[in-house]
Amino acid sequence: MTPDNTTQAPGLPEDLICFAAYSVSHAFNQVYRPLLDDIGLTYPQYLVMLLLWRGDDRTVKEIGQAMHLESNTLTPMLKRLEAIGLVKRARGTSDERVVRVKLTQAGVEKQKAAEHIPSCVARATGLEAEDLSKLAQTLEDLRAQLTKA
Amino acid sequence: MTPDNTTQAPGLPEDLICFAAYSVSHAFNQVYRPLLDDIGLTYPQYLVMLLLWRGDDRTVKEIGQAMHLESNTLTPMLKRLEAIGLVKRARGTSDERVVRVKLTQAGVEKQKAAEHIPSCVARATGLEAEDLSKLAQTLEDLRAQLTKA
DNA sequence: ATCGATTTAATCGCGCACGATTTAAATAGG
DNA sequence: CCTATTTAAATCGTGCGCGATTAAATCGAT
Repeated sequence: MTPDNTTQAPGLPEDLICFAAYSVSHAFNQVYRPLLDDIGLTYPQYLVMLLLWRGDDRTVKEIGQAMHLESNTLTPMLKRLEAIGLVKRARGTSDERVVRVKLTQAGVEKQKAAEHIPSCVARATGLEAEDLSKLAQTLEDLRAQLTKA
Repeated sequence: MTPDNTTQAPGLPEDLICFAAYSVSHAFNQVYRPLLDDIGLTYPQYLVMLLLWRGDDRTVKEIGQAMHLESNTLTPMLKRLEAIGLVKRARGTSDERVVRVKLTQAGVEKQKAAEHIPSCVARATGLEAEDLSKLAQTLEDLRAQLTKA
C-alpha cells in the first residue's frame, strides 16, 4: 500500500493558494458559461464587452492594460467579436500603429441581453455584495503584489 | 469625449470578484512560469506531479477528482508527461477501463529539482503562511459553493 | 446468459494565454 | 534629413480547458 493516498491537491500553503486561485477561476467560468452561451459570448469576450460598455473607442493597448492581456491574445479575440458583428476595428488616422475598437449598434444593444448575468453570479457565490467586494480587493492586492515581484 | 473613460476592468462587485480570480490566477502563473521552465514543467503538469509525489499509482479519474479536471484535459497532458519520461501509463489488469499513472525513476527524482519552488512563490505573495492558508481556505470554500450552485 | 445502462478514457474542435518573433509606423538624435 | 530606437499590433507554435461525442469494458436486472 502506498504511504500517502491523499486524494486532494497540494499540501503546502504556498502551492495551495495558487491551486485555490486556479480552481476558483475555473469554477467561476462554469457558472458564467451557460449564461454567456445564451448571449453567444465567452468569458474573456464578455470582459471586453463590459469594458467597452463602460466606455467605447479604445485601443488594443488600452484594452490590454485593463485586462492584463497583450495583442497576441487580444487580436484574435477582437477579430472574433468583429466577425459576430459586435465591434468594429479600425487603424487610427493620426497614428496608424494603433487599432481603435468601437461598439457596433448590435454591440451596444447586446448589453441589455447581459444585464441579468451579474445577479446570477452573485447568487451562485452565496456571499453578500460587501464580502464579494472585500474578497475582490484582497485578490486584486495579491495580483498587484505578484505582478510587481 | 466618451462619458466614462475608466481604464480598469468590471465595475459591479459580482463581475469584479470573478475578474479578480481570473487575473490573480494568471499572475500566479507568471510567477511559477520561470521557475517551472527551469525544470521543464507547465503549471498544470506541476500540479499532477505534486499529487503523484504525495502518492503514486493513481487512475486518470482520481487525478481528475483532485484537480477538478476530466480526461479530455488530462489524457493529452499525461501523454506529454509520459513523453518526457516522468510517468508511465498502463491499463489496469482487473478493470481494463482504467488507466493507472505511476512515476518513473526520473519522475521521482524530479521532486528534488522542484523543492525550492514553494518558498519562491510564498515570497512573491508578500504574505505570511498563515494568511496564505486562510485565503486559500476562503477560495476553496467559494469554489465548493460555486460548484454546488 | 444476455441485453441495456453505466463507467472510464480517449478523441475532436474551438478559444484562450503566452513566449517569441515579425512588420510597420512613429519618434529621437546626430 | 536620415538612421536607430521605441512602440503597436499581428503572427506563429504550444499547451491547456472544456463541451460533445465515441469506444470499450463492466455491471445489473431479468
